Amino acid sequence: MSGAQLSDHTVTKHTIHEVARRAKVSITTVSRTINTPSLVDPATAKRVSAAIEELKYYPDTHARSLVSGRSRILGLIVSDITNPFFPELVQGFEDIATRQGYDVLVSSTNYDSARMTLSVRRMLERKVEGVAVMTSEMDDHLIEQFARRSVPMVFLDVGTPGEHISNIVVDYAMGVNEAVAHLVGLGHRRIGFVSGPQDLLSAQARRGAFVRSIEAYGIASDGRLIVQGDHKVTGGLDAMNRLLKLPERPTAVLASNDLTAVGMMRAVRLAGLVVPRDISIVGFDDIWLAEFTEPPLTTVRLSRRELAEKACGALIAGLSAAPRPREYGIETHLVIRESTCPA
Amino acid sequence: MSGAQLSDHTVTKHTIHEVARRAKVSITTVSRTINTPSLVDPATAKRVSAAIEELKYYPDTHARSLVSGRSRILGLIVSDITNPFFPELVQGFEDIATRQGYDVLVSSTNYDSARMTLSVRRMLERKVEGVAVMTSEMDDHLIEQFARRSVPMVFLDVGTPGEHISNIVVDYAMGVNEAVAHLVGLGHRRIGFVSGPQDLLSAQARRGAFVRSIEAYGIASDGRLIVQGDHKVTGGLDAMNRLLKLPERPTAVLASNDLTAVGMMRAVRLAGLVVPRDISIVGFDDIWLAEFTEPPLTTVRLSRRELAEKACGALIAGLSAAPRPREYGIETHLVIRESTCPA
DNA sequence: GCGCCGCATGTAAACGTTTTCATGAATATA
DNA sequence: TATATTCATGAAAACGTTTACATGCGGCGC
Repeated sequence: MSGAQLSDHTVTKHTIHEVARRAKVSITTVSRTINTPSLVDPATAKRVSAAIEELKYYPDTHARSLVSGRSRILGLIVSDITNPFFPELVQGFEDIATRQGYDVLVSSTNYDSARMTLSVRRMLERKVEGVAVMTSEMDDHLIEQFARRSVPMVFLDVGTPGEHISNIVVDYAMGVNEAVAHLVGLGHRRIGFVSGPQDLLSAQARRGAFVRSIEAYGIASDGRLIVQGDHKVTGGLDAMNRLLKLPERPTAVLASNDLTAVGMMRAVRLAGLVVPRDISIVGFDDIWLAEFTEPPLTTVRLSRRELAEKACGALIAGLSAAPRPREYGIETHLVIRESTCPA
Repeated sequence: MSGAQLSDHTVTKHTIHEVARRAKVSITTVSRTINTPSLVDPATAKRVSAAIEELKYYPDTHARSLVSGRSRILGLIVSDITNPFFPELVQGFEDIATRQGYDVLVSSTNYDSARMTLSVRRMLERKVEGVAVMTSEMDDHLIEQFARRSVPMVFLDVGTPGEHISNIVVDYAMGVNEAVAHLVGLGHRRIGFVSGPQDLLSAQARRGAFVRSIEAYGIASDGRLIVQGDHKVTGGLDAMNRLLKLPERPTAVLASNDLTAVGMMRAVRLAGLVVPRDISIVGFDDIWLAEFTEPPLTTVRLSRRELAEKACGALIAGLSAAPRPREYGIETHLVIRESTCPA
């Protein structure tokens, strides 16, 4: 009988009232069993839990958020989810957030400020309880919108900790120094650098660290050896081509990120040269791909897991009133593979 | 004065009531100006809009969802966001969803069924209006939970369209045929295949397509030439090593996905051979990386953009009562680069 | 001039929780 | 024994919307 079939599939809306009726208590008690079990008699709690189990009841998030003012959502803004650096970050962030009972609203802005504005708008509407901004296109106007609502924020390298703002500062200099030391130790003196987009603060930091490091080794930094990329493969390819055309080409080149290095390696091969015999290459980030390029890439590791942990941790800490650190440091270290060899 | 400063930052909660008061209308009228402008006098609407603008008011999503029963959230479940195939899919999906006013809750299950159960639970709690399942670890029990609530679902290749279920069927055979034709045309006869994990339906489909295609060309399919990978780089590497140890090794090998192909190429090089001179390799998916491997990878393209569009489209169509297609087809096509050459 | 209809607007009831406050019972304190 | 204190529970208000229903008003056909 189709009527019977239909009612098989019909679901009574399982609200807190149903549970209450079933357990013969008030809805208040049900709510308490879920949220503050210490306030309810163990025997009653058991009865309520049984009813919940039976009905497969779970509270309506919207109703809950409406009255409690807490959405249990965290926002995560990245610049380009297509860059292998970010999925790992997203994954780690989600892991941790989920474990703490938070859901994550991810947004990839594609370096586009209109998109960014839209993301912020959406996050505001969903009343996120915290936002991690892992990109630099965030303008003050948008920051203010979160600040105004006392939403904790955490930034990467952007560096103005404040009431609700934490900052993660990556020690780029550390890894870059290790890389330069490694190269110098191998006898390299003409060392080039392919930077990222100049408006990206983290890219600026990487470049700055390189210049300082080079000079620390008594090598006069040569402007012609520093060319601009875009943190993508094609940018690295173009940049390396320019470097190769130099009258005196570098014997080693550092990249601002691994994608850039991949493009650079391709440019070298296209020029009929081989890495590392003719030119050594060092990347930055240590994305999974670095292990599988040809040859495997020597690179500076920036742990995504650690980044995710600190970012998420900062946000969740920011939700409690307790005093908390406003700055989190992250180290970077050289990982030596096969894209470098003596000059 | 600190008091003054403080009040600078104080925000009055901008509710619909504030707007109403400001525009001298009832909250109903405000609601209507936002949701069904046709029902309100243009002059009034203008006044209301002005008030909204002034207060930078936007409706509270939770309250809205609570009463309307619509969350404006779509769920997207992928198996591994770390696989470059998926970020592009996620990006496309988000683009489209956002444009339609939906937010997206992304979940990467890492091939782990416990995680999957958790994701489903979270999505149910957030009352997603539709779920796209781009992985095969979905068991019937979980599917039923969505079905019970009439949540539209769309699957990839899993193939049991129903009341609320749409299915996207990828024409793997098409691309695989093109690849085999290409190889046979180049004179290859001993053609190998590295499959994906066997419990993945899409991997099974790819393998099946290969076997049928080979036979269509009158080549007896040789079991030893088909070895199993895991859709990751390392699996491809191992698999290719096994293939290379064969008394009569294949002159060309198809991979079940590009990551596998990357591993295979590495194995070939490690064995002191060169692609494509000694062995031709064809990938599957055409992830961005395929263009930048050494040599650039000949592969079968499966458009992520199209996949995202169809998946998202199916969900949104499923929300209206109108009859809609239950099956969406996607073609695949060979992209010839430099990892293949005459036998 | 009367009833009717459509239009613009408003009133009030939901939606499903959390939370404040009140109540009664049981236990400890004097 | 009378009074305070804790403990377990419940009643009802609030959260900020949408929406079903009601109202008043001007125009139209007759």
